[in-house]
Amino acid sequence: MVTVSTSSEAYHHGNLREALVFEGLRALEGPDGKAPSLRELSRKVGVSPTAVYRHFPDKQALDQALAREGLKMLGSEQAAAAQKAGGGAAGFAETGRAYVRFALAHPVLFRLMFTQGKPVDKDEPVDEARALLIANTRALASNPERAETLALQAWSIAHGIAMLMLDGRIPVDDALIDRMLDTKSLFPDQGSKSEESP
Amino acid sequence: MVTVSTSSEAYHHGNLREALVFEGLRALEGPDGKAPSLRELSRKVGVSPTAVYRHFPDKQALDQALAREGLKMLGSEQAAAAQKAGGGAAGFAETGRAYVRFALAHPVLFRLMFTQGKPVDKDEPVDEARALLIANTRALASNPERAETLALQAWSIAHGIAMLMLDGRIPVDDALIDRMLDTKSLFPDQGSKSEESP
DNA sequence: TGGTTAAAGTGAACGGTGTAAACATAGGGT
DNA sequence: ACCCTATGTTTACACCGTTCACTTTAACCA
Repeated sequence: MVTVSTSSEAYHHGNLREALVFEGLRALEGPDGKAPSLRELSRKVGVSPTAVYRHFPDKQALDQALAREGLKMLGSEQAAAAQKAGGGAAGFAETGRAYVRFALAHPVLFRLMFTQGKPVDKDEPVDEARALLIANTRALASNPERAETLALQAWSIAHGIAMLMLDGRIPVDDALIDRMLDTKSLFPDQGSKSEESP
Repeated sequence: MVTVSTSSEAYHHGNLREALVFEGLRALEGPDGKAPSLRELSRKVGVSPTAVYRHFPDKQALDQALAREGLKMLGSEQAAAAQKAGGGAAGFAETGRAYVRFALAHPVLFRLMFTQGKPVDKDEPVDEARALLIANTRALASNPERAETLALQAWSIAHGIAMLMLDGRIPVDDALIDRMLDTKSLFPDQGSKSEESP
């Protein structure tokens, strides 16, 4: 949820950058099924195409900014879901469901997030989604090394499901998601450690 | 492996369609890191851009043809890998490794295969990769319903690993792939049925 | 306060893209 | 021998990302 004062002339001078990101995210949610072009975006914001280059070196940089925003959204949605589920193994499972749900709810954004040629950034303040994943697996796994593998496996499953559903290879079905993400069946050797934090 | 007679003037009249697909696959393997444009392709084949439209309704259709070819390649590589491993659970595991290996070896093609808005085709003769997957899980799972879930889980994990590695989110590391795809740890309740076919 | 300076926005232009429309040219079957 | 159809070409259009040279505007300091 990015809030910015689109009030009126607020950004004829001032915050073009934020306005572009804001309008970009808005467009990403639209029904077009495709990411907006730089020119399209500049039009919607009421500025010439080249003005964009005062704030981003190129289109890819703009896309990266949008991707970063998407990552924040994903992270907070996952955190919220985990918390509502009460943490522990149940929270972990909910985290995965939230991941897939996010992808299905914001298909274009999600694709953009993972489609840039390079990772959003090399040395970025580890995003919330990743932090959550690591914390969860550390808490659930029997040993630290296994936790690492477990984290990547969990991430891969959720990511795979999301992608395959977005691509129409797997039917979009909530019950199916639950079945596939069932941690009990997927990682039965886990969960014997600190189910809840008292 | 698509073989076509690029010999000489073979396709000035004749097989433009195949020539386009051939050159398309070739370009997909190139170092550009991006899919070729329609015009670029037509240039390489020595034909005007609009000639393409005699064989494909639009660019997306050309891409779909390339994707279909990629799927065939993937299928046969997986089959070969499974056979070399001797079938059974070992073969199944090898199938997953082959999937990820294929993605890493042909990143642009692989992305293209799974990036089209819609599935390659609705009622297509189920591709070999999928057939293999179904057969394997049927053989390994304790019951048919579980087999279905198992198949989709296995697919999702492999696909997720592949995508996350292509996107630079997960380090590209053979040992890591093996650890993540370890069926024993992933699906420990399976494998008690017909380990090998005598 | 006034003038300079640097940041921010503009317009025109370039080469690239996918695609449509009208036209050209074989080659093969009647 | 003719015409039809499949396959190509040319020209043109709208859009894209990006560059360059230019103008405007706001801020800061003497």
